[in-house]
Amino acid sequence: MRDTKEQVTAWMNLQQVNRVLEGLLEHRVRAAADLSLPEYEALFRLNVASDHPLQMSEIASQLINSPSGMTRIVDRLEKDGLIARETPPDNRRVVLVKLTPRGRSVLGDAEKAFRGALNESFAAHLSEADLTELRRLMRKLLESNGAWTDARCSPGATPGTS
Amino acid sequence: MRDTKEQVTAWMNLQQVNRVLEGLLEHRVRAAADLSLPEYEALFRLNVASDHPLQMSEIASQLINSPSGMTRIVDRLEKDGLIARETPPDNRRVVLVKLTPRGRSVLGDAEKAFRGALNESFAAHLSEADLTELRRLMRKLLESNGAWTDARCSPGATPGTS
DNA sequence: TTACAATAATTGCACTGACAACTATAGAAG
DNA sequence: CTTCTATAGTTGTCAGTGCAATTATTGTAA
Repeated sequence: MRDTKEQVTAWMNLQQVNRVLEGLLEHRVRAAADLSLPEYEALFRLNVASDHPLQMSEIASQLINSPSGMTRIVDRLEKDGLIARETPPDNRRVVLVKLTPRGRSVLGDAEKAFRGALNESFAAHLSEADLTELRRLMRKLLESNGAWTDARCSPGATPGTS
Repeated sequence: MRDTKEQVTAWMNLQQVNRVLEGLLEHRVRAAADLSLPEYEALFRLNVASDHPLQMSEIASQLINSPSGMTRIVDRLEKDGLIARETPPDNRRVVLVKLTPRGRSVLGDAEKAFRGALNESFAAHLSEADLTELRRLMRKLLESNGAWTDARCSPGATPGTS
């Protein structure tokens, strides 16, 4: 086994970066649109999918989220009128989720805040090369742990993306 | 604002790496020593501190954990007999926490599992240069977001470190 | 057709994590 | 000495997360 100490500090640093950034991003998104980060991400995913609504399980898998967690997030978003559930007649087991107009609008605000915060935390301090390098390393780690899925992050057309 | 898309995918990848590795590590530590990752990390911190016991708040700050969460983790560890609480007479506000012999032994098992899993996930697929680069990037991100603290990860002498 | 397996989502339970309110102790000001 | 403030930890509450068990629906096989 290779020397472990460097790996441990690398892991701790990665974990810490994740937490700190999560905190920053959540704070900004909450302030701008009163959404938690998972809620924002769920809406984001629905928007990326553009027209066609998504099944619960599809959203969950894109967020690496358990189906149970998805249910509860969608509950809350539905209660707030940002998304709508609907079960298709041809397969009454599934639940299709789609953005409401209000959801789309709220997502627009959230997205501006999110991207602004991400830009301040990331790009403002990492060079272009750093960013590329970061993505390469993350991809390598995902691939070697059998978790690589191409991360789609732009829809057909996102209203607030500008 | 710089182009945002690359940043978003970098962020998503980082988040995913964090989750995937957390899952792997937790699973292994749970199997080897029936500890959750936060529980393991708390024990680990106590061990790093060697002799002198730590205050609740000290452990919490090292784990970027809220004091309330710390209380509950320590509750559980105490119930299982892995740590002991003790309040010093000279300042009866604080609670000092220290490993019990049993805690030290369980930590030994957990640490072997943890380091093994980390090695498989990390070093087995990243070159030495990659690892260095990873740490550099993480450190840069932490510094630029005002969260850099040198991550101590070895005690005076760790029993199970071999 | 009836019984059995597979799929999709939900619910219950336990743990973590953060924030606010609360208790107890200690230190400082009057 | 008393009062006020600061510190350390605990408790309550709520959101997120995962696992196991459950419900509803669909598909398959006897």
